[in-house]
Amino acid sequence: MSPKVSQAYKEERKAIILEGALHCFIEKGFQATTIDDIVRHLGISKGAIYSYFASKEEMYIQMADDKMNAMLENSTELFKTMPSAADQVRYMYGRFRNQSLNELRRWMAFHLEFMLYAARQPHLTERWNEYADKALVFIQDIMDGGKQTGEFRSDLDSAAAARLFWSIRDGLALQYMLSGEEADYRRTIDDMESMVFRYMLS
Amino acid sequence: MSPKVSQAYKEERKAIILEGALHCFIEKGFQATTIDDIVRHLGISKGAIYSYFASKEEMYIQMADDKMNAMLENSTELFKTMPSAADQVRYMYGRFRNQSLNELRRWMAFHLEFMLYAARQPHLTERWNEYADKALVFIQDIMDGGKQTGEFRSDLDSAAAARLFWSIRDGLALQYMLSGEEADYRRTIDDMESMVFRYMLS
Amino acid sequence: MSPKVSQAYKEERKAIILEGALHCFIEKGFQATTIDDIVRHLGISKGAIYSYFASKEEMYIQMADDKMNAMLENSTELFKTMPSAADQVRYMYGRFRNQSLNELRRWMAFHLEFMLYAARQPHLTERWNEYADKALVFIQDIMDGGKQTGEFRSDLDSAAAARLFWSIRDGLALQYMLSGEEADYRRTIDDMESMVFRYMLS
Amino acid sequence: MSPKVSQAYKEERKAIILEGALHCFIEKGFQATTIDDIVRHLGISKGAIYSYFASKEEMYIQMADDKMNAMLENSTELFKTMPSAADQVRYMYGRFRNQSLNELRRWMAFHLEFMLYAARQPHLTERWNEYADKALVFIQDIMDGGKQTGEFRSDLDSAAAARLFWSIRDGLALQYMLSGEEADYRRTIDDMESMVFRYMLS
DNA sequence: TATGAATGAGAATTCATTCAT
DNA sequence: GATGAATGAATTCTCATTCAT
Repeated sequence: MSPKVSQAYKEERKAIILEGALHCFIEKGFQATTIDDIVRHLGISKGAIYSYFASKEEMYIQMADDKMNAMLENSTELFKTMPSAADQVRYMYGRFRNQSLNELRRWMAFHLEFMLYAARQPHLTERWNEYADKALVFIQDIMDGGKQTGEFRSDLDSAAAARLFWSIRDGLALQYMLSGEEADYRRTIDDMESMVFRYMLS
Repeated sequence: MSPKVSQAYKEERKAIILEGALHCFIEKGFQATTIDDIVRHLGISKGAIYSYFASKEEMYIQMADDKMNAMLENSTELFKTMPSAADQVRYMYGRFRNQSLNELRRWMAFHLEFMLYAARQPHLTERWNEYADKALVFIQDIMDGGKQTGEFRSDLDSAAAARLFWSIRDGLALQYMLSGEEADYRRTIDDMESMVFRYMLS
Repeated sequence: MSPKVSQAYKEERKAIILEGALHCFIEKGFQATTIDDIVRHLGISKGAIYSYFASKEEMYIQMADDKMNAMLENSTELFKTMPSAADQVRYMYGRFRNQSLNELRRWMAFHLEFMLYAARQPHLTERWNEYADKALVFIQDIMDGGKQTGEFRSDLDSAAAARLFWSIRDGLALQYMLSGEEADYRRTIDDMESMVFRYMLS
Repeated sequence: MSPKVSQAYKEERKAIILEGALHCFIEKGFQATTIDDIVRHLGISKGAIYSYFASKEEMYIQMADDKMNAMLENSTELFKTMPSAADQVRYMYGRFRNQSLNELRRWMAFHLEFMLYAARQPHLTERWNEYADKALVFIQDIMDGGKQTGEFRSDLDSAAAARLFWSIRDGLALQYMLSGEEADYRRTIDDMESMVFRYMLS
């Protein structure tokens, strides 16, 4: 009648599986990763995975949820102690710069693949849009903060600026996805950053 | 006297097949589209397809080649009668603006999916990079022209500017890939355009 | 508690599949036998076969390995209690004689077909040559033993004699492959045997 | 009503096609050779082939017929001017020796493949046996000749000797089919020859 | 709960043969 | 007669998911 194992145990188990699956997805891509790959990587059984997740897709969704929430929570927390909106934007660019091109490529591939996959499946499109909105609002809030403190120009359309922020960031990642040198990449980030600042200030 | 058909017939046939395949790829995605889907859609036999194209991949490559060449040829031709580099850049943004969001989404999804696919297959990565290079050089040439005529600032790094141009364009497409309104999309293009111009002039 | 079956079970399963495959190969030939034929014959699923053997080729290789090893092990064991090299050679001819012509034909056809197939595929050619070498060395060792005991002439080239031994044996099988009577076959074996002995003694 | 082209033209055409097909079969094997290979090699159309031969198999059979007849006719003709049976046998060994190992391998593969193919098809088995009988009788006749002239021992079983002759020859070819050096091959032919002579004389 | 062997519906690609021109 | 584009059944191999133990 009562569960044989604690809820905590189950959560832990799920987390471990998700971690292993993420590793594989990033390594080979979602479609190319087989359940056997995950099983081999984790050293557990196929059945174990299926007793926690209904399908490969389910794992994917869970993973994206977790990742997005973690990102938002971390940054929100941090920004409480960072009063300047400009600093916050600079911090974001610092994050981009600190990521190696290799890391970026792997992550971007995973990210894009999910988006594409979502684009074909109505029930996922909605979910994806939630993520996108959260990310947008997150930056928009910074922009609004900057307008209030007078750091950014008062007529800045913060929604548009947020769109622009992510567009530039995603486009950059896309540009360097398959080719390009680490040094060029970093230089382009700098260019982007200064361009964005000029846009927000002037 | 014989089915030794004309070259024109063959070209036409290839074009028809490519068109049908593109339809399916856009509908379901490159990987999700099976040869049977294409065959069914076109009402021809599997063999017919394979007598014109060695593989599904080959079809994509042909499509991308065609599209890229058409883009370059059209623009090159047109730009002969358009002496101002700034006008040329403006023309490019006009093209982006003229594409409906729907069109953009379909094409972008297909395009990205293949990029992802190519990223996992060395022989395709190279091919993909060739396209990227061509597109980059195309813009870079415009930038160089603008520097010579004095339209753009003389210390502009035209290679970097070309990267930036495409990054912004791709990022924008990515942003609007799954959500966003047509009107917002156009407005963001305008923002991007003015931002890029500011970058090239100041 | 679990389907984590014993190693013995797996070995048994492999053996069953191999047996079924051999049956089909002998019936229809290696190339003409489809995986579906084997599946139908065994009443199992395609996947089951592929979880034990990576390919049709792999099955053949396994079969050939098993057969060769069994042959070598049996004989080696037996020959420990058979000091005379001449007796050992006679024993080998006895084995040939004990095989029914029908058995020989089926086995030979299968065997040859794979050789032909291997001849066109470098990675298999090597494998095939290993078998041939093992068989050659096996007889060569007998010949060397016979020279030491003085049973065979001291100037016998044992490598050449081994080649000759198998050539005659294979040629005989080939001759009777499609036609000929059981009685003739046995008589020719006798002829061959006496001819070979004369060669080794004189 | 009357044929548009002469019978002679047709025969010539068939011969050309057969020659081209043989070239391909020897190069790649019967099963591995596609009609397209033959068409490409000959520079004619698929339809042309099918208007002369009903199937790939038909070509194969015709080819084997021709080859066997040519071999027999040539040798029979030659042997009219070669009174010694021993010389005739020596001549045959000379032929084997004059064939390069490479040539032998290709030819043997073709030969064997047909045999194997024939073994699975009753209507071809019969035909194959006819060839084999012809070859057997051809040697048997030499043996009988040698007995009459006193060159070979009078109690020689010429049918058995003919079997033996071909067995040794085929076995040798088989032995060297996939591996072995040219020099070894020739030496083994010599060994075989002397062994066979000893058998016929002693 | 955990296990992993088994399933079987596909997937891409090949090629002998046909037949309209 | 000649041509070669078109056909489509057949083939090998994959992999998400199930379920008996």
